[in-house]
Amino acid sequence: MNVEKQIQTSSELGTTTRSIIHLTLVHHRIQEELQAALKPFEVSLQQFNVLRILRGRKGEPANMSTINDRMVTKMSNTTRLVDKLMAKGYVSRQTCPSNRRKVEIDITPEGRDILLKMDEAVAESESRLLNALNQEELKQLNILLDKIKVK
Amino acid sequence: MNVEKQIQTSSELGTTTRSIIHLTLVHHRIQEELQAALKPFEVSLQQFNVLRILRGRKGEPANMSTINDRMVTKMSNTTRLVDKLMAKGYVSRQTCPSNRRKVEIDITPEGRDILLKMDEAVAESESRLLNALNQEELKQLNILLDKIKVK
DNA sequence: AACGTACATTTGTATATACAATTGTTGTAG
DNA sequence: CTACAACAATTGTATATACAAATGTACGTT
Repeated sequence: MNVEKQIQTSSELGTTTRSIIHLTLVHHRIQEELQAALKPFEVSLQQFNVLRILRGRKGEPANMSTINDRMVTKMSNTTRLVDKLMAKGYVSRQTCPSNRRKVEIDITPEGRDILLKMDEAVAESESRLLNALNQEELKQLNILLDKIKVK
Repeated sequence: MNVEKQIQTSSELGTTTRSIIHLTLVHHRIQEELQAALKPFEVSLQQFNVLRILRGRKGEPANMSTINDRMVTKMSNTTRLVDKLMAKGYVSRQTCPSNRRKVEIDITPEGRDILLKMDEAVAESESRLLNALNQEELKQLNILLDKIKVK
């Protein structure tokens, strides 16, 4: 991927289109970088996100829909992500006793351990990607992104 | 996808991480919207991008690498995208006479026609997505995105 | 001319994701 | 209490993408 060439092409396009192309390029670059950071741990970025969501619940187990609401993937895939994390022993899973349609998913101690190590790698990549932006600019970026309708 | 819930989760994360999550959410939303806009034409967003790149060359045919440089996908997939556009009659393709390793890909009149119609649909979606941002803010967004290392 | 290397693209294959249909469970109206 | 709609999760399948290896072509060296 080469941003200069892309920009060159898009110079004859409108500001709106350019912004969207730009956003796509940046997003792709970030994905690439974070996937690479997680490669040694043999988990995908989405699997990492599931673990992070589970940890954020501080002990309270989550069901599939809850996890899914906080992710950019479909339910069916969330099931499969959890499957893979199960196979690695990073999450536990049991059908909810009060409502047998639901499942209770939680992060295991092994999951927590490995997640701490992933955090380091990911944080390193993130700050490297965004180190050209100071706190004020990050805040500004978030404000602008907030204005884009996400629902 | 629900941005409020995501933000809630990420409130205990650092600004950097939040920005990245935010960017991911926005990107996903945009992809979703644009794919939907293109659905009636039965082309993917990536196929649309190929057509747009070819048109931007104003008659001069492109080879695979040239197209690929301006996209966020791998060479092997670019080949397949062009295959699909060929099957629909939207692009032509012949091996380059001066260098038979290369191919010359160009947009056909049918490709141009349909692309004009796609433009409308896409432009409508794009402006709807970004209509909360004025020209100044769009410029600002581009400046901030530019600061993120993409190489 | 023959050889090895670099180039441009393609093919094979594994993984990831989206979409539709299905399974099993719960709640509720009659 | 039975039938039926709504819910939660899963499975089947098609498509999309990434990665590695293979194909065919051009070029430089000897």
